[in-house]
Amino acid sequence: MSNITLAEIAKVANVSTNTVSRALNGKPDISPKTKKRILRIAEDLGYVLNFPAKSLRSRKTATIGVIVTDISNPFSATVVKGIQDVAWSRNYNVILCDSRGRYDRERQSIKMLFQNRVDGLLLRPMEKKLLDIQMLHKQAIPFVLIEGYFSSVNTDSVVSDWVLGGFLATDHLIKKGHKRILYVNGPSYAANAYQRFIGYKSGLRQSGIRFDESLVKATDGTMQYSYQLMKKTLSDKLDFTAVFAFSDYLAAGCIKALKESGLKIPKDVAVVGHDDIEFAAIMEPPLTTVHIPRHQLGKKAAEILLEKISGNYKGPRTLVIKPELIVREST
Amino acid sequence: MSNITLAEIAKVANVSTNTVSRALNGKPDISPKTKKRILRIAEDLGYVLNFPAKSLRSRKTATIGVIVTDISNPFSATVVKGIQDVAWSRNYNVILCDSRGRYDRERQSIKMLFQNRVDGLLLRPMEKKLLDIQMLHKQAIPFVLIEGYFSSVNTDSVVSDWVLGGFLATDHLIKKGHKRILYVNGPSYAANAYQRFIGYKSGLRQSGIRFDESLVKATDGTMQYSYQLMKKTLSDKLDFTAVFAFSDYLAAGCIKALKESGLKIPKDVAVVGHDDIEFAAIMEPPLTTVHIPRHQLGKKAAEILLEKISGNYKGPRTLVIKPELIVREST
DNA sequence: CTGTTAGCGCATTCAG
DNA sequence: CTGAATGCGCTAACAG
Repeated sequence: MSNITLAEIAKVANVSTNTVSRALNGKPDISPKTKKRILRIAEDLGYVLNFPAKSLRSRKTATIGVIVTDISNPFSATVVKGIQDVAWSRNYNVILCDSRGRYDRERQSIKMLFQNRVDGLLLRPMEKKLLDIQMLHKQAIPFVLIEGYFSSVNTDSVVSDWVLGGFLATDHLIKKGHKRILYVNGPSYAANAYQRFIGYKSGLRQSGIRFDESLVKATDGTMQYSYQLMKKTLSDKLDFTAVFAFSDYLAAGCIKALKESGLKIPKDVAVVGHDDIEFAAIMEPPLTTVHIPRHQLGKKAAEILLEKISGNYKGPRTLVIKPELIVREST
Repeated sequence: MSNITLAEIAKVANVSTNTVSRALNGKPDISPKTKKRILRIAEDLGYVLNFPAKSLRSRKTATIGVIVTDISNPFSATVVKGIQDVAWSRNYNVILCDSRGRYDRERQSIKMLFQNRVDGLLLRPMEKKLLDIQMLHKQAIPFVLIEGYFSSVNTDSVVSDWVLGGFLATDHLIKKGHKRILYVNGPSYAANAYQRFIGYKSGLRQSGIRFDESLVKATDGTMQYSYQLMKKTLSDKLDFTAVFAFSDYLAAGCIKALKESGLKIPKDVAVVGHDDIEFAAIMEPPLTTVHIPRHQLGKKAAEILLEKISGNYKGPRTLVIKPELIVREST
């Protein structure tokens, strides 16, 4: 590892460490000549900035922490890319944590990020786990929630319109003539599962269809679960002609089970997903789903966070991004 | 942000900062009584370790850097999970970087990780980009390559058997009676694309089938590309009865194009992918592919790296993990 | 078992 | 425009 320090550069250049620091950081109060000379010496010596030292002294890390519930979920991955694009373009580092939908991991991650003295935090919080959020408030560290929202606390957040997503999907199915629509719900840690459910109900209500509780099924969010669930639902002979799944993942599991039972999609059962992940377009049949501008979601959240960090954010507390229905061949 | 320091705890506890440090770090040479008392005071005061300060002084960060070519690729995501599982269980942090398959980003990421003084590095390197690897050697920083291998330098690496992967897929198709097998190759930055191609050729050779260069197609690794490629290949009326794709992603693009042209899989064209990503099982038809123990790949790499960091790694320079053919319904 | 001293590499005063 | 002094929070080395 490089052990070159400012002091060593200073010695070679016959200047003070202070001057070297100013040259390297592009500060004023230095002649272009000496600056150029110092930069060149630093380069020759293979100088590498010591980040811990800089952070310790300046009390800033130029690093933001990001906590998602699952990196291997393509949804999160795209959001993260949006975040990285913004952060990197402004010379901020990103520390990415994966809570795996587990609350203890979320806490652990927050602790780790605190220890690292990140300048700010971006997170997709667990449902109803207010403690962490309150802690963030108490610590007075800038943070922005992504796809998370707590009515009881005053936070900044960037969310897609969950209710609208549920509504669009449900309304579309109703317009296609369906009345008995199965709602396959998301995992309990997903803060938006309930809201999407509200959208589902409001879709029904608008068309005067009565809500039937037996048509709502809980899952843990995995494809495997929804597959088994649909198997069971079919063997229970539950009466339904369409499915609205909380996510494309869940929709995929349902479709697999439906097809295995010899049912044709969309002839026998129509299916709508949510999120528009990459595979939605190449599924068989291509999945009708609700598209969320994921990259945008991450980008906006990062932009707001960086503004908060620099101390001049005055925008809305909650930025809502509108989803869009993508009609393919599963309905 | 918490501003409690060791000194403040020391003052409250009426001991020296050093004693506090020892208590917090579980070091010997401290009485259980005072230790307990100090821990309790630290807790009460809401003490949060200052990582930059600790790193600066101890010259260790308990952090490893990971560079992958694309997080949103489910393959990488699972490898990363394996890495995190090992790292976190040993109280190491992970800084994850996404090079997006771009060399400048890989360099940038390495630089950033150096600045952060990570204790070690895990990376899936670009093909034939030796410079970075040589730099890592020169900097004498512990590192392990994942799915990357350079014959010209002596590095530790964990790889799946690329040649075998290509062979298994090809041999399977040949046993199914195919002789004209299209090979849809991976992106140029994937170090294993060539080796898999070797496996493809050795599969042909073993069965005495002559190699036909016109059956090899290059791609950039995206589904969109392979989709377009297959469209074109079909319109060119190229003669083939089976496809072996470098990745399941590429296979998915091919399948979409094949189906759109009215071809039945596997009746008209058989398709084999590689990697066994989650969606392979639910594609239509379920995809025959080569499974790679991805989680294992990340786990092993992290274990080796941590052993190297602690200075007692004596194992093999290259650990090869065997892939396995998963026969589904696309062949 | 505990305290004292020193300094990691850097940026921030404040002098010149 | 540049230099000297100071200390961020912590741990390592040495005394007691």
